[in-house]
Amino acid sequence: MPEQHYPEVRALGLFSGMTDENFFALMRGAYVQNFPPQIELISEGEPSDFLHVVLSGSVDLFSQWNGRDTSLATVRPISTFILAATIKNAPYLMSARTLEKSRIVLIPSQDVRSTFDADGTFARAIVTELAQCYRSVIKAQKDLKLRSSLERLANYLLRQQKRAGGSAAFDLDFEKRRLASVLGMTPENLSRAFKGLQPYGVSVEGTRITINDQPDLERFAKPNPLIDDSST
Amino acid sequence: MPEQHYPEVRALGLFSGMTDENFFALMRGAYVQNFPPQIELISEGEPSDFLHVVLSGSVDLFSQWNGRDTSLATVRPISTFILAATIKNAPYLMSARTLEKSRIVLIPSQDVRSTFDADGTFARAIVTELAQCYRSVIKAQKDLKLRSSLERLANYLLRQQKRAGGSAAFDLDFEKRRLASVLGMTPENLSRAFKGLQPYGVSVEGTRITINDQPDLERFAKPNPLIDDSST
DNA sequence: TTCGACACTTGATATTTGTCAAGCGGTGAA
DNA sequence: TTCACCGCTTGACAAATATCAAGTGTCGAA
Repeated sequence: MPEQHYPEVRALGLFSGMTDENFFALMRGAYVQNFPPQIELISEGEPSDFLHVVLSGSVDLFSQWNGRDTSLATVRPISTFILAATIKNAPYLMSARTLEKSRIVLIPSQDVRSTFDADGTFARAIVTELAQCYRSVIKAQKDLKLRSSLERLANYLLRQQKRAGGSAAFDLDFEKRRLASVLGMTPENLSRAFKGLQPYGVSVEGTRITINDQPDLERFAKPNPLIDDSST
Repeated sequence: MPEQHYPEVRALGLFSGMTDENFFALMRGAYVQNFPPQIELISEGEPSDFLHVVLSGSVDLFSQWNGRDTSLATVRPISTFILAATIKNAPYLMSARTLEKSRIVLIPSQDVRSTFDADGTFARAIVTELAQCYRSVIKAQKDLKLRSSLERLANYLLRQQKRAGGSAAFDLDFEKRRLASVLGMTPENLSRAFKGLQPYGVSVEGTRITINDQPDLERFAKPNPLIDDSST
């Protein structure tokens, strides 16, 4: 892997604490690759040969069963995915595909596991990362089980607004069909859900969303830090 | 904590690899407590003061929002819960209540975190445990997003049957209202779902389930190791 | 033994969500 | 420029799921 990428990978919480020696050893076996959009990087069920780090672009994690499919998460720079499978040396539970042109680091899982055994600092960093991931999924689970689709959309918009800087108008960061899948509904229903939020001051123009009456939307959405805060 | 409980706690994957010294240090600050049924042990949003270990009985992890509530998991001996919150020193995302009379070890979270910083073996054990938990939630997420309630029930029965030893008849291990909540449906719909599985050879008598035609049920349920296997 | 609480069931009905088919509008290639 | 494609929307309809209101049966306490 070209050394020019070392700093950005090294800056990740996962790698920042470990010794230079172990970091370089990990990077020696790694390589960087550019992928065009819509490439399936991994398929669920396959053995987990590499830990992946997204340097640029974005990656969709999804899963299929019995002819249906659903998006479970989107990975944006700079972060890793399929860490749990790598650690457990177990098959991937999700498939991954690039959404756009993406640059991705591939670190052999075996190297990650041996470094993890040898470097306590690295092991602890992995714990922190995994705990974060775990809590994110729990939140998603609560979102799905406790809220209707309209409520999920409303809260998603509030989260996205905050992520985009907090101003009333902002852009969705991926296409609506995928948003629908992430939120656990059909594209048709997402369309209707947007209309259902009009009475609360939400207007939509293509991918541009405007929240005209934030307090009103929040009264409806009832956002909750134990579901909607990404940090805690 | 009385030393009589040391061996069963020590036998947990989480604690089995660490040094005696660190283990005893952890146990010194811990204590064992007996709880009657239906006691709320922790409430979501509270700071995570203790890592919990269930020695006997069972514990329901649930969450509430806007007047609704849902069961997310059941913890059975011998295992821990709210590990992620303990590690991250973050508020609980779920509440916990005893389902029956239960004996539970409480280990101060601060002790867990400092031992985790000091003992690489312990840190690695935590990683393994967390990765396991993470993958379980991902599977639950896929179950919920990819399957109808009837399919979820069918697969649940097949999993439960396997857990109970594989014979055609077995008992549900908790009451139906809670099963409904775990499966993400109402008790009324669970009743109807059981009827809906009759054509596939499922009969119900109280908590006793009989699967008369397993291949037929499996043809309907399409169980998938990437959703239904607890081990991988 | 009787009574009441409670979990479970059942039926009728309402709401939510999905499906199918059609149309609209933008984009990119010929 | 034209046209085919594709994502999005809309409407009509169907299916899944929830809600409400009885009813049934069991179990434990008085």
